[in-house]
Amino acid sequence: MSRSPARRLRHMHDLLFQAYGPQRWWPARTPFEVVLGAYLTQNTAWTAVERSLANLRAAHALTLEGFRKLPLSDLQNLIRPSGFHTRKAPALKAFVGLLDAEFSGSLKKLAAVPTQTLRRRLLALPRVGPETADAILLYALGHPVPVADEYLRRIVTRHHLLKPPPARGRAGYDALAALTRRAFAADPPAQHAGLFNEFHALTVAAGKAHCGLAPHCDGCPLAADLARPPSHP
DNA sequence: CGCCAGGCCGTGT
DNA sequence: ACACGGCATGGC
Repeated sequence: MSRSPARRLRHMHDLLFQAYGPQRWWPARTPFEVVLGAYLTQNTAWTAVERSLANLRAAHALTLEGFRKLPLSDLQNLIRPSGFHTRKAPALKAFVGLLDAEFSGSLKKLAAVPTQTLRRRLLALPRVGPETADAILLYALGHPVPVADEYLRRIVTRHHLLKPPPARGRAGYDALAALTRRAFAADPPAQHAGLFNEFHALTVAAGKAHCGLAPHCDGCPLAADLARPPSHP
């Protein structure tokens, strides 16, 4: 009996952890800053997001109070470095609009909503797709949900962990998330949030390390034993 | 200069 | 259900 794709993915977490160490994501000081980053980093390099966040910091708009005072046109200009500003600025205003209208402006109250209900509420917001929703759920609101991204999709595809390989789009995303849940299902539930947190951070770290994330990629932490068939003597 | 980045959405098959 | 193009900007 060969190791299951879930078990192999669980082992990849250990390999990446050994290679890159604890990541302690998300790189932000407050939950609201996580939300801002989650929107701004959509199809955008993180270095560009940092410039936008620096602009917002200078404008005292990294807090909810400061952010609310910021006119939409000013917000657009401040986040210009991270691109798509005509879409992202109204989307961020819509998030805070929901927060104010239904949760008295409190992220703690928002976080108290049951996970699946909360996820649907987030997905109903403009420019919030599955990855943004899950990033906010996990890193800003502390809910134990896995976050799938392009790097994980590459890993799973190149190591043939799913058949058929996950495509871009909702179905592919859900397949990746389900596989990740299976990978950590045997771990104590109390540790799931921390493990999902670290695992996603590690896949991004590996991707940024300019590693192909493929079994035959030289120097990749995942190259070692995962290149061979999963069965052992 | 061309390609791509920690997606999402509208439109067309 | 899936493919495809647009969205904006900056780094390499």
